[in-house]
Amino acid sequence: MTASASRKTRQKDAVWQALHAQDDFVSAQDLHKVLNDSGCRIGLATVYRRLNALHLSGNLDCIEHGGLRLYRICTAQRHHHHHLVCESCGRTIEITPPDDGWLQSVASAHGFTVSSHTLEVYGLCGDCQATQTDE
Amino acid sequence: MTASASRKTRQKDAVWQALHAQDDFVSAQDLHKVLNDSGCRIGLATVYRRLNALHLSGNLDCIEHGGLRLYRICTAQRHHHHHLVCESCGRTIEITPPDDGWLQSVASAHGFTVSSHTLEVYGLCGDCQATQTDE
DNA sequence: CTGGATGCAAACGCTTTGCAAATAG
DNA sequence: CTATTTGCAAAGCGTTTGCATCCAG
Repeated sequence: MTASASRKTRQKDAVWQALHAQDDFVSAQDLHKVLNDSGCRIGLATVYRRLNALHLSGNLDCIEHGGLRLYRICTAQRHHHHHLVCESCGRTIEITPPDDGWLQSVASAHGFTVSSHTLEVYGLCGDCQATQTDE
Repeated sequence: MTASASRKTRQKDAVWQALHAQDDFVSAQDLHKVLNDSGCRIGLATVYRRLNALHLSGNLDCIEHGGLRLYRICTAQRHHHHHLVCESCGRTIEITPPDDGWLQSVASAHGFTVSSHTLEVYGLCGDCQATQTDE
């Protein structure tokens, strides 16, 4: 077993690059469009495969919203960060809870081990609060 | 405009009843199965329509996980509760964060208003930790 | 009666998968 | 050369929708 090599391909690189160019969560389809727009020929399925792989290997954060999956490079390998999502414009801001401790306590109180957790806060950002006047 | 009446039907009642009988989040399909099992003939589409309506009218909480939508009667108009979800057996336990305050602070620090938030904690429950021995 | 509600099945949108062709090592 | 990766298109999944029928008021 010669350690089934993970081959380095133009597409893998492209996906990784494109992810870095994003500063918000993107869907697979978004990323696929971005890639093709920038002249990189790549199949949608490949984008999905890459995104899944990267998520599994812990390099991508993933949130689900509105029935679709959004990915983002996991900048914080060491610290969970969560998000403040504007329900109107979709803007996302990373937030850090001051206290992860209670979570562990509560979990173990129920005999649970914690492998991951997600916290998504929905609301309106400043701009959209202003725009809320027109319904 | 004679206030387009919302008719009271056997199915509407059934869905509402069934929701009350659940003590965990359920998917539309789950609920549909439960209903048909209990002898109530109802279409899947109707369950979906009812669930959406109830969610819109603010009577149902909704979380998304694994690409599907789970609903639960919104018992806590007054207090958010979150969940401890076992990744193996799917068991769900309600947990209550000791401190919702920081959330509001962080949000307003970014100019956000908070309309809702979800916190889901994934891990393994005691039973499943024991069963983890077989891979 | 009348129009909202239902049931069915087809349509949908996002994601995954089968398989043959392409290509990295 | 060989096996991983890709691309395409078809399949899969949960959900929504069109339309004829049904039934509450």
